[in-house]
Amino acid sequence: MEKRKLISRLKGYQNPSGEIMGETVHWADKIAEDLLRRGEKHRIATGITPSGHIHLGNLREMLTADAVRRAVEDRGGKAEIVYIADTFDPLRKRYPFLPEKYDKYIGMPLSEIPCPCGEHESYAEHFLEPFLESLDILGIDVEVKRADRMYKAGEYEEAIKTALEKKELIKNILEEVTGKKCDENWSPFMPLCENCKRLNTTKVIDFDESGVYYRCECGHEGKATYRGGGKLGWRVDWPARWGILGITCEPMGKDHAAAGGSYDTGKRLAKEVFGIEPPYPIPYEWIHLKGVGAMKSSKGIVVPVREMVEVLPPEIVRYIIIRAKPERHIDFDPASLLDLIDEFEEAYAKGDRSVRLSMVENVKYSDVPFRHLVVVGQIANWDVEKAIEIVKRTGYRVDEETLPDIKRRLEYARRWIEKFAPERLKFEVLGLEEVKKVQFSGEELEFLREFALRLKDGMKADELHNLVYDVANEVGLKPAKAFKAIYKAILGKTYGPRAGYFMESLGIEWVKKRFESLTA
RNA sequence: GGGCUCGUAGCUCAGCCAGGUAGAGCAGCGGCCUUUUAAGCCGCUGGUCGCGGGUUCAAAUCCCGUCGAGCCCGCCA
Repeated sequence: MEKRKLISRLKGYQNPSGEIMGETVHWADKIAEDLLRRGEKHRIATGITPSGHIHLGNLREMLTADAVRRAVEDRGGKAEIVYIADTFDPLRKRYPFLPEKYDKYIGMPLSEIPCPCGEHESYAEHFLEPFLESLDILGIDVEVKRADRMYKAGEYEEAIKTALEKKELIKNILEEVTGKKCDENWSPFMPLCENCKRLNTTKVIDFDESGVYYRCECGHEGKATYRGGGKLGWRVDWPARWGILGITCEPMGKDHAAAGGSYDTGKRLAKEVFGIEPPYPIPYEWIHLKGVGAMKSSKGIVVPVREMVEVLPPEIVRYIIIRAKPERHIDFDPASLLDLIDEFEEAYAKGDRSVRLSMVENVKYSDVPFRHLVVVGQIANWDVEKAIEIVKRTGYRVDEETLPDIKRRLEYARRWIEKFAPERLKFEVLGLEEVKKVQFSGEELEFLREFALRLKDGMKADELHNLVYDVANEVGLKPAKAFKAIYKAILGKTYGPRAGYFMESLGIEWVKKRFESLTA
C-alpha cells in the first residue's frame, strides 16, 4: 500500500521519458516513442491530392508528419517523409473555381489535364508547385513522389498484377469490412481509356501478362499497360504503396480513420493481399476557418498555404498546427493571430516543446515582439533602416546576431499588416501638410503646445504617458480628449497605439517638432 | 445503422494513456498610477471536471450507461 502511494506520487513529478517535472509529454514525442518501440528507422507517408488549392487543413498532414519525424530523430531514431502527390487521380468534378470548359476533363487524371493558368506542365503541377515551395519555406524536408510518374515508371506493376490475381479476395475483404456490395463489374484496377483519356468510364474485361483488356463507355475497346495504362482504385492503391515505398507510419484525415474507412480496409489488404504490416496510423482532425467551417478546396473556403507563408513567419504557421494534438479540431481565426504570436513568443522564452518543434532551422529568434515590429514598421513607413533605428532606440538588442531575424520578421509584419491585419491596427504617420488640414479645437492646440514644451529628451514611455495626464489636467482638458489630439496630430485619426509607447517609438524630438509646427 | 473525436473557469485549452482530490493563457475586477486608449508588473474573482452509476482507501483520470456538440463511413483520400 505504501509503495503504491509513493509510486503514484512520483508519477506526478516525473514521467518515463525523463521530461522536466510537471511538463506534459508532447503528442509528437509520445508517437515517436511508440514508433521507436517498433523499430528505429521509419518512413512516414503523406499524401495530398493537388485537385485544388492546397490549404492549411491539408498542411496538417505534412506538419504532423514533420513533428513526428523530428521527435523520432531527437530520440536517436531515423525518419524520413515521403510525399505522394496523387497526380494520377481523376478530376472528380468541375470545381467552382474552374471555367466551364473543364467539364470535358472530368474523369481524366490530373497529370493529363491542361494547367488552368497555362504556366505549368499540367493541372496537377499548377497546384502542386506552389505547395512544394511552401514546404520548402516551412522547412519540411520530403521526398516527393508523383503518382502518375510512379505508375508510368512501372513501380506499381507488381502490385497491380497481384491485385488483379487476388481480385476475389480483395472484393471479399472490402465487402466484409465496409458492409457494402461491390459492383459486379468491380475491379481493383481502373484502366485509362486510350481514346477519351478517362479513368472512371472503363470496365475491365480480362488481363494477362502483357496488359489489361477493357471496354470504355465512349465505345473504345483496348488494352492497358501496367505502366501508366491505368491506376488502382484508392482503397487498393493505398496499401499497395505502403508496400512499394516501405511505409511505417502515416498521418491521415479522420475520414480514412473512420470504421469501415480506407484504413480499415487497407490494414487487411496489406496483410492478406500484399503480405506487409500496415503503417502506424495518426488520425487527425480538420481545420476550420473561424465562423466559416471546414476548409474545403471544392467549396473555395480555403487559406492557400502559399498565401499563408507569404504573410506569416514559417515558425508561426508550424506552431498553429503543432501546438494542437492531431485529434483536436483547430478553429483558425486570422483575426486573433497577434495573440497567437504573443503566445508563441512567450512560449519560446520558456523553451516550450511545441515551439521547439516549430522552429525552422537557422532561425535565431530575436526578442523583439512581433507586435512591436508591426507598430515600428508603420512608423517607419516600412523603411528598414529607419525601423531598425527605432527598434534600437526602444531598447532592444540590435547586433549581428539579432539583426537578420529582426529584418526577417519586419518584412513579415509588413505583409501581415497589408493582407491580414484588422483595420484598427493600421495607421500611417501623416506628413505635416496633411495634418494641417485636420480640424483642431482651441483647447486641443493649447494642450499640444504645452505638451511640446514639457517634452524632454530621453523620456520613457511611461513618463510620456503620465505627462499626457499632467498636461491635460493643467490645461483643463479631459485626458481622453488629450489622447485624441495626439493621435490626430500624428495620424489624423482619433485612436492609435498606446500613446506613451507610441511617442517614444516616434522619437521625442520628432513629436516635439510636429506639435510645435502645428501650434505655431 | 456503424464509428471517431470532443464536453474541465465567461472564452481557448492543459491535465486523463501509467488514479492521489484541478491548472494555464485570455477576458473581468483591483492595485502600482487623479489613467478605457494596441505597455508592463502584482494581486483577486471565477470550475458539483456534461450527467448517472460502478471499481477503489482515493476517480477529471479506469469501467458501464446516458445526454449534448462536431464529424466521418456513399470505392468524390
